[in-house]
Amino acid sequence: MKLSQRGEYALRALLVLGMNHGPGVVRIRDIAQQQNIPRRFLEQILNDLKAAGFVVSKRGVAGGYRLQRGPEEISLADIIRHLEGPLAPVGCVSVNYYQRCSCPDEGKCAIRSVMQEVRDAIVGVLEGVSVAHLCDRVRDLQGPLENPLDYVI
Amino acid sequence: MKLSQRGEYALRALLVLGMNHGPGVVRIRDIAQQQNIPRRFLEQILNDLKAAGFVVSKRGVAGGYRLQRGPEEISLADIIRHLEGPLAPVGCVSVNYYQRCSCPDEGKCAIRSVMQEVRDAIVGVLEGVSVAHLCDRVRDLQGPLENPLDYVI
DNA sequence: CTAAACTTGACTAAATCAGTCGGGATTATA
DNA sequence: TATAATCCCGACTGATTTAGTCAAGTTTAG
Repeated sequence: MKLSQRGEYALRALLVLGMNHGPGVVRIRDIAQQQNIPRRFLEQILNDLKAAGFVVSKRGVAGGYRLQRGPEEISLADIIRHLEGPLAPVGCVSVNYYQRCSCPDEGKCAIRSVMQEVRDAIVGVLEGVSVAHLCDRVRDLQGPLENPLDYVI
Repeated sequence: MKLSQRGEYALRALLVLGMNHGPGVVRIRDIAQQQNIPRRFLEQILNDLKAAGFVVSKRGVAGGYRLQRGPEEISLADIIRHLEGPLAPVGCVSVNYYQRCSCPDEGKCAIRSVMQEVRDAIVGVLEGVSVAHLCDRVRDLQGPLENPLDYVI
């Protein structure tokens, strides 16, 4: 699994939305500014996340984005799978994006058996972390000293 | 970490060389045929592996390739790092290919802390498997029934 | 001498990546 | 109801990577 710039931006945006989860919405512009993401690019990314059902939007003047489900319900594995495709290093060990490879017998492929382990290791971490967990980590890492910036409208 | 076609071919080629490790050399053509890899492409790959010190070559009529070091001494992590670059999903958690990212404080970045764990999980598997281990797996998986094809000259 | 092998470097077509851009649709609010 | 802020949509671009191909050269066993 390799995280593209686009994927990293998406995670950062979802983190902001997680931190501000509530009835209100957050503007693209605010996310972009706070996270230092090109605004037009972020538009595109959020649009994609919306189509995938991770977020919902509100149009018009006081518009913006909000998480569709609760932050505990969204795992990083889900997000990254949607953004980047397979978590597995090779298609032939991917559960969600399986693709046969050219070796004669997958069951007897030694390389595949190692890649299987790599996949399981990656998925093990990523399935276990939700956006809510990510928010917890932010609070843990930043400590109680920070003044919480308010992006909510 | 994502394994490209090129990377997979390289691993397969090194596996063949591991299985046939000894004083002799193996021809490109034989590796290509056995593993179903385009010959010209494999030439390029082996050349790269040679420049990186994984294999040595012998030119001329009875020429071919051989592992430079013993198969126990070559970890998949080493190989893949050379072929694909960083094992880590993002540059800012890579030990060997570190690259600063755009977030204000890496020490307080929650996403980074998760990616750190992913990296450690990947590296944990890949550092622990050598070409020799891979050969063991081949023997375990294929069982004692297979007749060992002889690619050695 | 010669044919079989590796060597080197250039070349290509297709895909992906990281954005940018223009203009359209919606809506709170004055 | 006008307007400005906001999201929406699709096209476009330039750079890079990927997966090879190809031609011509060098080396060496027999």
